[in-house]
Amino acid sequence: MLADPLPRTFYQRDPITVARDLLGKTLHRRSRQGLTSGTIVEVEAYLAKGDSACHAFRGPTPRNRTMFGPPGHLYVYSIHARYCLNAVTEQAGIASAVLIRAIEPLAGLAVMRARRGRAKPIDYARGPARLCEACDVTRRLDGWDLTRGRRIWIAAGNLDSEAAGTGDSGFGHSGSGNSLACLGFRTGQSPRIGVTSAQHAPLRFFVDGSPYVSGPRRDHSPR
DNA sequence: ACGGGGATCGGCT
DNA sequence: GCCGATCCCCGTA
Repeated sequence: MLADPLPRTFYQRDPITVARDLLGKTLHRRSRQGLTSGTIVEVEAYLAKGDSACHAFRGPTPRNRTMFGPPGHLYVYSIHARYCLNAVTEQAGIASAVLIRAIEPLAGLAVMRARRGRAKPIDYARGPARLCEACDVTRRLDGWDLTRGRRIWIAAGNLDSEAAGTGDSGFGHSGSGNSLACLGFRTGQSPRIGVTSAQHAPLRFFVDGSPYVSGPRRDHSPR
């Protein structure tokens, strides 16, 4: 079924592979106010070794302990009085993760609007902290198991990257429903946003051309 | 349209 | 105390 959570094995891979494969999948958050969902269009990988931008780089602390736990769990941290969410990857003891930076909203737009104030719909979940606000993801969800399909999980989506569409990942899904459905997409790649170390590492991946990707927009039309 | 700067606060030194 | 895997507002044009 479309909204079934991805299995643990999905996350049990290196963070770059998981990051690329997360594009086009759907993030679901069920809260008291209702379900909010969207297609993942932008992610960043944070590596367990040699990555000075990774929160785990200097070893475990109370904040980052979820990263050192099993894969498929949610790592939520706060920064600048906001929240960002990650999926933990690889295996317990290897602290890597994928930051989810943006989704294209699919469901729960009214709930998102209520949470995001006067932001335009294009900006509801365009950026990691905006995404967390739109979906009510806070530090309370840190450590939550993403494979159980409760409160928050990730499922197969409607999009296929050209690589995933060839069937090599095994976690893909075909369907319809959002603005990019059935078109496939190209994966863009760039350095990560906002990091002050390891700046040249091209570990950010995004759905090429999606207006829901953060950063400067190429499209200048009003939203 | 674009860029600069300030708000904001938990986590770590 | 300092700093950040951010965001938003308010200049200017």
